[in-house]
Amino acid sequence: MSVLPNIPDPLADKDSSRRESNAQDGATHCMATSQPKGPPGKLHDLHRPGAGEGDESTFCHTCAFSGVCQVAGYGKPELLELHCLVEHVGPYRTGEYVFRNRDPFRAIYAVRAGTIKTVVVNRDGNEQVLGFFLPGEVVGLDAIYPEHYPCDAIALEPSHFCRFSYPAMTALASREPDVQQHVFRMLSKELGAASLLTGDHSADERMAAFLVDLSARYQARGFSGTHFRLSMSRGDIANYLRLASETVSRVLGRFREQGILRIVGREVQFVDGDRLRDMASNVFND
Amino acid sequence: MSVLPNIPDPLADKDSSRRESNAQDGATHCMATSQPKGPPGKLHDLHRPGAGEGDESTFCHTCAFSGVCQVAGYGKPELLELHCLVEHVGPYRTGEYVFRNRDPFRAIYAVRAGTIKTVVVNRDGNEQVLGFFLPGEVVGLDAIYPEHYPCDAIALEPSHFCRFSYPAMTALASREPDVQQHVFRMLSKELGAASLLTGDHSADERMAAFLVDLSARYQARGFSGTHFRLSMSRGDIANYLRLASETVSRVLGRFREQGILRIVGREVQFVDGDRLRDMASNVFND
DNA sequence: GCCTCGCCTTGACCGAGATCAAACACGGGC
DNA sequence: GCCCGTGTTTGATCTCGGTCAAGGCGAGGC
Repeated sequence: MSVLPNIPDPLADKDSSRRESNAQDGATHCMATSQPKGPPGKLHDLHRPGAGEGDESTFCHTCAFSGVCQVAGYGKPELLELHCLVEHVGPYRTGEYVFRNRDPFRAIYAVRAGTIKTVVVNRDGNEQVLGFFLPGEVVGLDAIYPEHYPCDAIALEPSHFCRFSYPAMTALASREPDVQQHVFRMLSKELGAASLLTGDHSADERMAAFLVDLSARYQARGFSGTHFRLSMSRGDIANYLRLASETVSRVLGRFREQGILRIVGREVQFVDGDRLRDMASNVFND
Repeated sequence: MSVLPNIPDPLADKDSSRRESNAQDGATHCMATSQPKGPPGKLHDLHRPGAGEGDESTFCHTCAFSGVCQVAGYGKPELLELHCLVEHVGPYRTGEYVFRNRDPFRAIYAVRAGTIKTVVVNRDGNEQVLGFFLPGEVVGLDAIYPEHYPCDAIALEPSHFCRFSYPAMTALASREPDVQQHVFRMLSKELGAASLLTGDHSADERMAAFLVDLSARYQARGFSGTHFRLSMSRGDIANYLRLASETVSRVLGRFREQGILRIVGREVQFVDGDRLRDMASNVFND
């Protein structure tokens, strides 16, 4: 039972997570054969707390891919084509692979609900967490160049995605300069975001930066930025930040006793957000 | 005097480096006013050892941007437009800024000759080296999203560049799907390359990975991959690898006494390349 | 030639965080 | 209820690489 009330719970959707479904074919909009289908199944049954129980377009407004969908889709003949471009997939169960290292690259994924982590496993079997992806964020852009996914993507909670066919997307981008521009910008943004891991910073700075980053990303997508649930284990956080999980525990414990945040299990509430941002500032602005 | 003979010396071009020239306007092909100009000044006077004294097209073949230039330029009416897209600039003198943090983003740079480093300076004035860029490599892609350069770019030796107007490039990409595709791939490749700094690795592994990476990049551009000159100081290497410069010295010293490489000053020769690659392997494949 | 200024190297010491170890908490299955 | 397994916390010790300090080396200026 949660001791921190009113936390938007990104897990949610307990029902659909128990459904017997083949995640890969969850809610396909457009088959390879192009045969006509009914309208795409709405995801109204998917609980998306924090963003309200908004409809499709409300959700899409918070998605990093919205530039593509909205430019391409709104009141234009490309609307039909968009249905071929976007395919709703899920739910994927906790621990399930969305794609695997070396899988041929065909599509980019936008998280509709849930969270995933991307990891690589080196030859001695140690896994390395590369990143976490929250609702509205885009995964798979680093697969364009090698033409296969360079990492595994694993759901940390029951998750849904929009899958964008890459060939269809580039074709669309060729005809719609705004779409092309949007993809350039998404790629470039991702380049700039790689800095959390680089830089030698203390465990405190890294942890603070991690929390501040998560907070900002939740907020940007319409969730609470001061009160959220960590969907990843301490071990995953530690691995991502290149710390030992013991160190993560100790730092979080210290933050708690210094009155910087409240944390019970995986539920986090910022108490002194300014203090956190201050600690994190050296990690971001360099 | 070099004790390691026959090293391609990327510095070279002592003459042009002493010229009194305004680097920013070195060899502009196409003025904003579109007034007709003579043919672009050839760079035959620029010493480019390792790639031979090749002509323009030989050089361009080794450039990461070649997909853009060649697709756009060969035997097509876009040839003229390409002259507006590409502008040769330089020489920049050692220590000179190619662009600065927060400068408005207008163009992407490809290194024609020389080397640059990109750095950010955090609020306490400590600089952080983000990367080194060798001939044929492209700088500035991370500026697309923020619309300003997110870092300083500083020449480590006398350097020349091809400057690509970003608006012209996107316009061209809209009309030439192959160009668009090429830019997507360049951006994606850069995303995948960010991994050298991430990951917690020993000083030995980082150093080995750094050398192997440099070697591969020189080789890919037609230079020797086993015998080259470091164009950056130990301090820059250390900063880039998030080590102390003393540690870099010690590790290099150890590599030397273990017979893994010969190193005198900034000149490096691989002796046991397999050993180096072995040490580095954990850094790359994860 | 000599001096100077960076850069590089080498040594001695120290500390943040990893590692090892042992409980503890919590949730699911029965 | 109980058991079991995973994830988390806390304590004790070790170690790699940072920091401080002192020289060494080499290129350029005069």
